[in-house]
This record gives sequence, C-alpha cells and structure tokens, in this order.
Amino acid sequence: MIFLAASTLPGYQNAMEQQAIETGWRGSPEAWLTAAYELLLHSGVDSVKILPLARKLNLSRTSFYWFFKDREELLSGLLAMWRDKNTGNLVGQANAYAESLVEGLLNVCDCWLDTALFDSKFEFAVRSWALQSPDVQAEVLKADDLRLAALSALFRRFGHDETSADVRARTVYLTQIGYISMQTSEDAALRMARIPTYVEVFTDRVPQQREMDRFHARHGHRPLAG
Amino acid sequence: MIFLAASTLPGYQNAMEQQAIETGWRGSPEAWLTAAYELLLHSGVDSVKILPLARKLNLSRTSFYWFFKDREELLSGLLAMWRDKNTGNLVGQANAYAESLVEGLLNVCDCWLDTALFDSKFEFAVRSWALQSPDVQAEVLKADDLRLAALSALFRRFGHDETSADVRARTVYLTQIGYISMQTSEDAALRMARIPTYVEVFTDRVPQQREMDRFHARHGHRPLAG
DNA sequence: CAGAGTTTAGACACATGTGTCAAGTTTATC
DNA sequence: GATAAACTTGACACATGTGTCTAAACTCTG
Repeated sequence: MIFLAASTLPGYQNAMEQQAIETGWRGSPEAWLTAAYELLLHSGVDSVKILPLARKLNLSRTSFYWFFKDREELLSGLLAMWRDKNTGNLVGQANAYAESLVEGLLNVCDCWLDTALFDSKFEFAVRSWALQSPDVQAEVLKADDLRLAALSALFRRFGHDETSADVRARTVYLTQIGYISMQTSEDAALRMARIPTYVEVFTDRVPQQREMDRFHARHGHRPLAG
Repeated sequence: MIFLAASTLPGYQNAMEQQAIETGWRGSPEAWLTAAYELLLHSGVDSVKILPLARKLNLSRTSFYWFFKDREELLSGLLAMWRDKNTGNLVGQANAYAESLVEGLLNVCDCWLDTALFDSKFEFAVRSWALQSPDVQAEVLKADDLRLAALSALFRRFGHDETSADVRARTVYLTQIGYISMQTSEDAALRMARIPTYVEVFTDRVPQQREMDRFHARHGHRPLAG
C-alpha cells in the first residue's frame, strides 16, 4: 500500500523499494515523507504528527530526528512535493501544442483525469493547510497566479481579448478547484461524458468528433455506444 | 471587534450586548460560539480548543463546561450555524422570482456579494474541516446536493435540458466554491465588473442594461463612468 | 439581606504531543 | 573482525490539551 502511494510521488518513486533492497535500515526521509503525505491527505496538517507517523512506520519516534531537524522541516518537504508536482504539470499542459482552442482545453483537461499530472486531494489538503499558515498561503497564491496566467494565455492565443481570456481562464480553473473542494467522487464515465459540455461552456465552441476521439484515445476511453 | 463579528451571526446577533447589559455574567453559550467561530475561520477546526478560547474570553477554561457538555457539543453548534446560514439563503436566491435566466442568475450572484446571505470564509473552513471528519463530510455533501439541485432547477425553468442545466449549475456553483477555495481578496469593483462576463459564459446570453441596472441598484453600486 | 440558583475558578488526574541526550545496534569498509 | 558512520531506542524535561470535582463568588428573587 505504501509502495503504491510512494510511486505517485515523482522524485520519490521506488524510494522504499530501493531502500528495502539496498540497506537494512527501516527509516529514510522518503519513508517519513510518504507517511506524512498520506496523513496530510486523509486528515489535514494538524494530524501530521511525529508520534503517529512513528507508529505507522513501526519506528521509534525519536528516530525521526535523525532525518529531519524538526516537524517544520518535514512540513516544508511536503510543501515542496506539492509545488513541484501540481503547478508544473498544469502550466505544461496549458502551454502544450494545440491546433484549436478546444484541443488546448482538452490538453488541460488531461490534468483533471490523470493523477500523475495533478493530485487533487493533495491540492485540497494544501489549500486547507493554507488557512492556518501564512507561509503556505503565500505559496498557494503564487501557484494560483502562475496557473491562471498560463490558462489566460491559452485563450488569448486563440483570439480572446484580455477580459474574456481572463474570465474564461478563471472559470476553467475555479470550476476545477471547486470540484476539488467539493471532494465529489464522480463516476469516471459520467465525468468523461460531461467534458464536451464543459468545453462548450468555456470555449463557446462545440468540440468536433476528431478532437474528442484524440482525447478519448489518450485516456483509454471507449465510448459507451454499442 | 467581537461585537462586529457577533452581529454577522443571525440568531446570535446582539447576544453579547444583551448579555453585557442584562447580567453581570461574563460567559454565555453565544460568547463561546462566537469566539469559536472566529477561531475556526482564521485557523481551522483544530485550533478551536477550549483553553485558547478561554484566554480570548478572559474566562477560566473550566467555566466552558457549564455551557457545553464537551468540545464535541461546541463543534456541533458551529456546524449548525453553518447549515442554517449558507444553504438556506443560496437555495432561496436560486428559487427567487425572475423574469429571465439572466435575472435569476443575478439573484444567485447576490449571495457572492453579500456576506449576510453567504459566508464564504465559513464555507471554506467547514469544507476543510470535512477533510478530517466523516460526519462533517456527510453534511457538506448533503448541502452540495441541495444547492446544485436548486441551481439546476433555475436553468431548467428557462428551457435548458437536463444535461445542460446540470453542467451549467455545476459550473456556476463550482466556480464560486473555487473562488472561496482560492481565498482571493479581489477588489470589489473588479469583481462587480467581471460579473456580466461570468453571466454571459454561464447563460450564453448577454445581460441587458436594465438587468444590470437593477442588480447594481441592489448592491448600491455606481458605475465607474463619469 | 438571606438563600437558592447560576456562574467561575483552582486542584487534580490523565493523555498526547515536542525535542534533547546518552547509550545502544546495525552496516559498510579497511 | 575492528572501526567509523549510519541509524535506533528509551529516559528525561517540558508544554498543551481534556474533563471532573469541590469550593468559592456572583445575581436574582422574595
């Protein structure tokens, strides 16, 4: 189980397997970070405490201090993980090559469907965390600016003026942040079915069949019709 | 300062003033709830602890137990406050009389501009709380269902089919939840200026001047032009 | 102004959390 | 297989939190 979670953390992949093979030591920065990540996602920052983590890892609590100076340092590590993953990929998808606005927006939609590109639960946990930490709040605002700028540029690339591009970028982004905040566990098929309508609302253009086909192919989606 | 905050809580208005005039007792359920509300909004549930609240109220920690059975009961009180306020008003605005879809959506927009109708910070704090409490999570999901159903009904009332009404309701709602989650402190004038564009994206119809005029009048807004 | 009811406070028992230190064990290397 | 480096552990000192109980203080009513 921990292996699975670890493999979703780029830069920390295989950390535990390597460690299990190479050395007999049970602890490692990655092990503590992975456990902290899981606790953050399920129960919020305040639950990320050293004693419970130690119990989870079957390690002595004090062993933690060999890898991290203090709890602060562990939390900084979590924040760095978030920054590296979510903002980078979203900006990348917005800037990716596209023939049309619809295709560009579908590139962005990849993020909402692929956990490897964008980790929604992580995102929500960090935003909740920001509520009680000005440092985290500053990081989140910086991320929002970067992401909105990339989305806005996408709309401008395809002819929208500044106001329209700005509002549409916000609509796209805020809808997704809203989804995350709602924590809805929507059926994958239903979600996929709603995408063309969302795209139509955001772009004012009906997606063409070949555009949707390419998108579906990327996500291994087979249309329902018999 | 506490007076101001208390006056934003319907049902608890003037609680502290009354108490200050009528009796010599310093504590009351309302006083503890108001203090808890403020701490919840600024620092999350985990910060809502009896000892800090007591310090804030200049009361003994143990005095708390005269008004509430335990911490659980205080938190239930907070959740009840949220339920009573936010969902009720949003559903009310969605169901309100409207001549057109644009007018109906502008009625809903009232919520986003009037703290008396919808308390965004409270909303975000409760959603973050839901992360670590299944009970709260269940309440939030129930609220989302009620609110989305009311918005969807608005679109259907003006001719949208089920899928379109559903997606558009979600877009409206999620955009707002996203805004809340972003915790942006947007300039009031800028926000007001963006509204017609949002309405246009959501409804596919350009708001008419008299529709915007009525909306602006409600919010004491004077257009910028000289 | 006495007494009943209401509110406040301090002492106690307990639980969970942090971080330091000195003494151990394990692993790789010479 | 001795040694140094990489880890692990338990004891300690301290801080903050919860909830109970008893004694005291305040307020209102008669």
